Amino acid sequence: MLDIKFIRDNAKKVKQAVEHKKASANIDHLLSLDEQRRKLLVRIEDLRAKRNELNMLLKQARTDELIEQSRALKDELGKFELEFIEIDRQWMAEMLKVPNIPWKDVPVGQDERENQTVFTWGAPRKFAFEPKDHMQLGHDLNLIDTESAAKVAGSRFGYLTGGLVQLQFALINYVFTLLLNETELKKLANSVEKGYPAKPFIPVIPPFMIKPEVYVKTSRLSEEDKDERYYLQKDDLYLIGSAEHTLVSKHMDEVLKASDLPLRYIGYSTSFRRESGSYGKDVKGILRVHQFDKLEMESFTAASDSFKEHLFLIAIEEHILQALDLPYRKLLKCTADIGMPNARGVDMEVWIPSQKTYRETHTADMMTDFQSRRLNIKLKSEKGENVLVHTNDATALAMPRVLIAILENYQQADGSVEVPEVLQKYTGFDVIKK
RNA sequence: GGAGACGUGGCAGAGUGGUCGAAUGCGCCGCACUCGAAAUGCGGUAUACUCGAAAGGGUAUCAGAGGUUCGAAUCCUCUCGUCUCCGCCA
Repeated sequence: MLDIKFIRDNAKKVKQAVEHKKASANIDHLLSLDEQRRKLLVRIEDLRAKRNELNMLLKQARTDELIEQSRALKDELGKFELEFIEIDRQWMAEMLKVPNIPWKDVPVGQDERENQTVFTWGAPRKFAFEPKDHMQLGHDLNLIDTESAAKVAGSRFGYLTGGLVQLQFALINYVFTLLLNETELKKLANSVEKGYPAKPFIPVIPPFMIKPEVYVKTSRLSEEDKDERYYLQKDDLYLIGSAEHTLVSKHMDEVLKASDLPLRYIGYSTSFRRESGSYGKDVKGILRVHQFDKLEMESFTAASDSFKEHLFLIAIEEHILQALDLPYRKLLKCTADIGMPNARGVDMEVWIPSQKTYRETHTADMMTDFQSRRLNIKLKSEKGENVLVHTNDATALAMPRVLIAILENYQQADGSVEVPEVLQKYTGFDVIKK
């Protein structure tokens, strides 16, 4: 959520953001509601002040006249309060539709086709044979079983088995080892800015469920988002769509110490997505599933560091892809594609041989203070003032997709799949074969 | 799932209908004393919104939401959380 004062003072800028992001917020309507809301508030507070004065008098002498006045005041107050509740509800509904302001270098675009490729790493491998797609490999090597999953749970689920499961845990181990290693992180931090803090991440397994009111505060449960979430009615809980959702809210209503920052978490969780609007897309295989495991980075920093932190998280993503020797390209997402709460967003897309194209495996979101404002996460500044922290989140590894990328890119002529070198010490084997 | 106790400021902890945004202690900040420190003394020390050019006002907040009352930290209801015991369970 943006600061209403900022919206009042920068209506033009905010309107432009709404337009560029194709958001649904109506700023003129919001400002009109805001004015009504404040007028009512002043009125209500005046009446309350009067009531408090009367109460002072009543303390000293209980007279029928004073009680009568107080009663009348109460009725009047009640009417205004009712009105206020309604206006305030409308005001907040509109506030929640206002998107974050895009960072200055975010390209203006109509949709994902206008994302800019800013960097490409590695060359797509030339195969001396016809490469199989991940499902063929998964089937031939007994690694992926979507038929049983369909029988048991429906479409867009899969059983992962055998060496693929070991590969997943090797990947997790590899990433945890990297993100806890200050020496390795130092190199990446220095690539952002010499001396930028290389403080290691704290490993976390967060809750996979979240209360609706908290979810709203993360800016990840807008009216549009709701279709995408699984909701457990009996318990009034949502299943998380990413570890980010319960990592960022971990510090809700807290004041962090400057000395604790940057505060970095690497969270491991299963992510749940209904994929409600994606019928017909990627129906084959396990590229797009309802449930997948993911390692997610989440950082809390001072405002002055949030852009550097964003770049740092991106550097980590690239380091991981390079270590896995997967050809990828880096995209600076355009205004229409970065998402409502983002100021800036960068995606990594990995080469998928069977599709002869790059597919998204990573995303890095710079949120500025958009999440922390509603979550009420602050930082005690050097001057002793409480200011909002900035949050950043980014994928470290999203499971089925990176598994797919490895299967397809590392397949051999004999139908086996090599294990990327950095993972071999974690798997204990160097090839997956039948 | 059943039974019970509890939830007050950064922390501890008073407060059972108006004198309470809230005693006291600790912590923290400033000042004094000191060569410096400790100890001591004095003063200060929540957040949000809102009105105002400012000075300075006002309102709200005692887990959260409702209710009773002229008036609620205090009484009632519900929710959430913590703890204890029983049951079930990886």
